Amino acid sequence: MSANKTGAATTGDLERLREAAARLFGWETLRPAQAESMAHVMAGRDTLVVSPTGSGKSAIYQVPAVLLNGTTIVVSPLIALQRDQVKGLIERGAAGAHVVNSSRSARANSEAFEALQSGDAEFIFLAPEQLAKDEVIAELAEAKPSLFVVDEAHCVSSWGHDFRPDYLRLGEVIERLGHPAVLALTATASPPVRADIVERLGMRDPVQVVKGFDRPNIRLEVSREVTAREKRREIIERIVALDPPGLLYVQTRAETDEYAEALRQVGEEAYAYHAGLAPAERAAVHDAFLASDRVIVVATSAFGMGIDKPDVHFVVHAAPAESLDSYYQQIGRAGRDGEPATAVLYFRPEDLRLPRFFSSGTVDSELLTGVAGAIRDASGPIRIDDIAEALDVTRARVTRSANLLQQAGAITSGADGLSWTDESTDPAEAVAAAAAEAEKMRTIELTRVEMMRGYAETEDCRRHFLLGYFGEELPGLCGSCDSCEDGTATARAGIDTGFAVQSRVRHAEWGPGIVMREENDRITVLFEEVGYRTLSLKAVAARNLLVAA
DNA sequence: CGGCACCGGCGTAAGCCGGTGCCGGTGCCTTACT
Repeated sequence: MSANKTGAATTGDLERLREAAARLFGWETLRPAQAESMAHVMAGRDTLVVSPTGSGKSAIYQVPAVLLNGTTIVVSPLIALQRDQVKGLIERGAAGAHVVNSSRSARANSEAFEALQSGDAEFIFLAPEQLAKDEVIAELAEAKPSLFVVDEAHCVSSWGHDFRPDYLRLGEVIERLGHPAVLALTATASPPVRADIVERLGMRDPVQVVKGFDRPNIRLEVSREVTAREKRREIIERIVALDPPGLLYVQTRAETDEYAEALRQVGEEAYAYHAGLAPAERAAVHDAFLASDRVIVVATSAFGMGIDKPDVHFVVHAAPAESLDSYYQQIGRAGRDGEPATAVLYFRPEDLRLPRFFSSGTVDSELLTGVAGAIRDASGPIRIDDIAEALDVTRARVTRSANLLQQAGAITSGADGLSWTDESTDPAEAVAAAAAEAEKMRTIELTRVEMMRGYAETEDCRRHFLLGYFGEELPGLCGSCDSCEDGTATARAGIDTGFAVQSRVRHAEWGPGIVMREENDRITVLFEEVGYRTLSLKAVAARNLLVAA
């Protein structure tokens, strides 16, 4: 897939980009996806780029940033990533890269803003939480930024809805900054995640550049397990056989210790990693991972973002992730050097309960009511911070409730704060509508867990399944997954369900959707309102459930 | 929201298997910024 519309970039732009890339950063050649994306950015288009880590995504904003007048704002989810980016820019001789975050002194942060105002800041890196502050917005707005970059943009969708709700407010930040060109970058995003990013960031007429999804050197495999004990034994044996360096992803912090200890028992160099470790310990594991060619890191989902090690031989999962988006992101850390690598998922259906649990965040109706009341009763627009103080709850929790109320249309958001949209709307109705939005989100999240199950249980070509999930058609079978090797994968050419993959359909009950996958006797459709559903073709035919739309 | 947490027997012992438990509940369970 490539641009859905051609940008207004000229050959002149491309020449300037190539020349600047060589002169400023020493990059003599640009990959087609890089050049295409940069050209869209230069032309002022809102652009979403989905491209694997290690494919030079940073360059896509760095080169245009230098050519365009005005500061480039880069939103990055981790302070460590912000640091790395700035370090990289400085090493390549680029001037004017600054970070603003809580790990720096007030003085260091205000110096960054001074540089911004004097025109000496080409880049400013910050987390979305910084952009929740009016004074930060004011500083940035005054500098008239030319480009707004959201790095690791899948975080908008994966974290914005609950964990880090300020991600969902970036769209409004962009408007308050006068809507500079928006560039969203991520390594992995299925079509609904892409749509979520575009919608939440308020991207206008965005062009999507989606390239290089398939990682054919990664062999895909699933091992179905019955008992937890047997699974554990097999994983240890398999990891030894797969030959480190590699990664083992587990579900809980306790398991990182258990598996790391078990691996050390058999003589391997293994480290546990999770977000509960002291920062110094986390850094030590990062360093060991990058430095050693025999290392195994046993980690929760905390490990991986921004860590680029080329020669990882395997990524083993002791249990399924909460979505194929996460799973693909995690296994994508193997084989970046292009050499053969292996991704094995050890699967017990019971292990889906934790992902389900994590995907089914509860709605706090009491808090929703409190937030709705505070906004309704305020004499004018009210700020999130003031609501948090009045209700004595954290800002993040208020932001989460506000996001839901806004999604339900009950409140609107402006530069001065939040306001009640319509005098006549009853707060109780608004709360119910917001809770319904949360419930819909939860339903869709759970169908994403079901797609993870579908991947684990399919006897068809696994790569075909994965790429289909990401909206890519793989012609034929991959030949490098367990299904293909076992001969259970069916020949793709023989399948004709009457509903083409990626075509739009409408279901009698579930509304509009897109066909994601065809099998012999069933199809999987991604419905806008209810998420992923697998339908038996027999039932579809018998009850005329589905029509092409 | 959902399922687990254990224990005795075998027999060289250790770790593993398989079956019982029945109780009463409650806690646990990922991700990061400020």
